[in-house]
Amino acid sequence: MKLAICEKNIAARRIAYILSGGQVKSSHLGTIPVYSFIKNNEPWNVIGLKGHIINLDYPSGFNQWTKIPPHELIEVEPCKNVSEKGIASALKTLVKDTPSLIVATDFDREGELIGVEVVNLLRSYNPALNQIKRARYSAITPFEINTAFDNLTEVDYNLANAGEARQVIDLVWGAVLTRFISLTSHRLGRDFLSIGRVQSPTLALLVEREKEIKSFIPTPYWVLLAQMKKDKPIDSTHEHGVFREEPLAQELYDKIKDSKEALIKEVKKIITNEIPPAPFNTTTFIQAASYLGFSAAKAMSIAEELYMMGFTSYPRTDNTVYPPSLNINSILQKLSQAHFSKEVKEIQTNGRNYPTRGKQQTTDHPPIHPVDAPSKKLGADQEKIYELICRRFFATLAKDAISETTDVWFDISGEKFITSGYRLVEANWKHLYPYFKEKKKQLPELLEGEKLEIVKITIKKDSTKPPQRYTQGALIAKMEQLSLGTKSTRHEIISKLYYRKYVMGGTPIPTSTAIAVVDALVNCDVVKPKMTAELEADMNDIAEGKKTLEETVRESRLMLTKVMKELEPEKEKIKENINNAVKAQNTIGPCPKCGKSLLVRVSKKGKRFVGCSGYPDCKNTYSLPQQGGLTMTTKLCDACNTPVVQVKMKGRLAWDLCLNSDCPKKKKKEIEKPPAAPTA
DNA sequence: GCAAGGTC
Repeated sequence: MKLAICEKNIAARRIAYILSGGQVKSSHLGTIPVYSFIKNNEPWNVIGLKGHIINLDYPSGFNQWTKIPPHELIEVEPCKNVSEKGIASALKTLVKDTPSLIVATDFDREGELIGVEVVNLLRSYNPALNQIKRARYSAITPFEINTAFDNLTEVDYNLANAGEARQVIDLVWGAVLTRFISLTSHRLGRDFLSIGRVQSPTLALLVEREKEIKSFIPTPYWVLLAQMKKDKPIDSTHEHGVFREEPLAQELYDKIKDSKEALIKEVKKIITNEIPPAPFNTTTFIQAASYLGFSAAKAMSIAEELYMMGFTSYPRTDNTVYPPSLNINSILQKLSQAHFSKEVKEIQTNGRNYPTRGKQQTTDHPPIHPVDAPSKKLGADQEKIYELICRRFFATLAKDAISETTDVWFDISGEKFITSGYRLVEANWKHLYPYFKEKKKQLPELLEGEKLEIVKITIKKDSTKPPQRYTQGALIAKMEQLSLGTKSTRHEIISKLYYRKYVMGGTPIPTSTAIAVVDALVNCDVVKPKMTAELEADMNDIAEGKKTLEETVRESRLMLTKVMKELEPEKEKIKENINNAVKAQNTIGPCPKCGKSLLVRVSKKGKRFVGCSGYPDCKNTYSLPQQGGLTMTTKLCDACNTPVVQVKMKGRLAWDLCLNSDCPKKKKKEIEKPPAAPTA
């Protein structure tokens, strides 16, 4: 009797199918699917987990935040609880008469830990369990699975220990600092403020960028432009580019302003091969989807749906290199039966010799790719994401695009002006994957020695621009670059920042509370990517046997003890700063009745409303919509001078709302509208 | 009620 455990049910099902040559029976233990078959005269059971089925937490006696000073948690030993009772009891039944276990979880560090957690659990269920082996595979293809199960290796306990060190350190730092900051600022219950090794440095990136934007001072500059004409306008710039001082630009302008003709001195053409993009991993996929208007979380949930339906591959992967075992031709064949027959034919007759490959090559999963043509009608968003994944797949198999860049030098009364043009000679992959801005312009045919009529010469004043905010896609790419989070969690971390009201808006803007929280911990490693970098190094040492789990956790606890000693004297300052920030975030403007400030408050019943900070002297209140996100403004209604807030409902654009329910503007609209139908 | 990591 053999028992194999996989990381998830879908993997278990497909692996059982491959190992049994299609002769697999599926049944249930409770609600948990189990796949059984006979192989070489031996009965096999294969079961899928749900990732970690064991969770690390503090013992229940430490649940009361207000009763236990946070620093006391540092030395408390967390305990392991079974979080998937159903799977645990199914395993208990299966392992009863099984001496032989094969760990077939994903081929990465967390996969090793997920496997070892189960090994330890099953040893407690069946002390006779003595043969434990590991199957390692990078894709669920018949070749890889059969090879992995024919060449079983040992479980890597060091690698699992590396993962466990991360678990303990994350919990201890997270719980201690979350409780510290929440207790210090009296933000408890629903409104607690969280801190974590990944979320806080991510938030700090946003805060840092926001500060750069706010403190940015634009400096003016001038450019000298000349527009010529040949069939269509041609814009060119003086070779000097940006002039920091206006007089120099003006002097040159005065010299040439009356010129009528530009002489083409030189036309340089360069032919370039443009290589198609690499296969999608999670980060590049989210970025591409973000370009199509999907939030990171939305893109991932649709990719998950397509994966569960069997149309695309596993969406959580770091890999950008197709494994050799991936049967690309058979996928193309399947897709040609969908609405991509034209594209497939183009790849088959005019494709590149080898698919493109990215820099990251990992053992976890193949890059994201289509698996099959949809057997049912997809929703509009699913359709868009499915097409994106298919087209990216085609692009990685298509020939280079060929383009021609033209650099032109014009002479205008002895001054050099330059322009450049771009022309696509052969689109190839660009035509199969049309998701990019082609902002470069095409020039008419220009010849050296030719003279062109000048339409106008101008000095354009402009100013330097502040850095841009991170889009969700750009933030995920930055997180990946800094090793913050994983392919599976980066988008969830961003969602968490929204949920905790640390950020608002489609492109995440940090709130004043977020700024105060990051400022409070500015000297603490937990808001820096450095903590993750050092943890990674420690984990590598543990995996290589150079360091132990216990040593690493001990050092980390000592560091946290030191951090807490440094934070203790700062408490009053931190409390004041966060409370001021929270107030600022909830302040709307002056009360029209008494001049004090209006605040967003929550009633005893949990409804939000606007009340005056002068309460109980001033009892002025306004009602608020209970749904949607609120952003405070400093605007006053132009009709009645009442403060205005911005409301953003799901799926709609944000709009300004005057707090005054008797505002003449609202009245006027009602009169203009046809009389409303009577309501019951 | 805390983290981050799996997965649904």
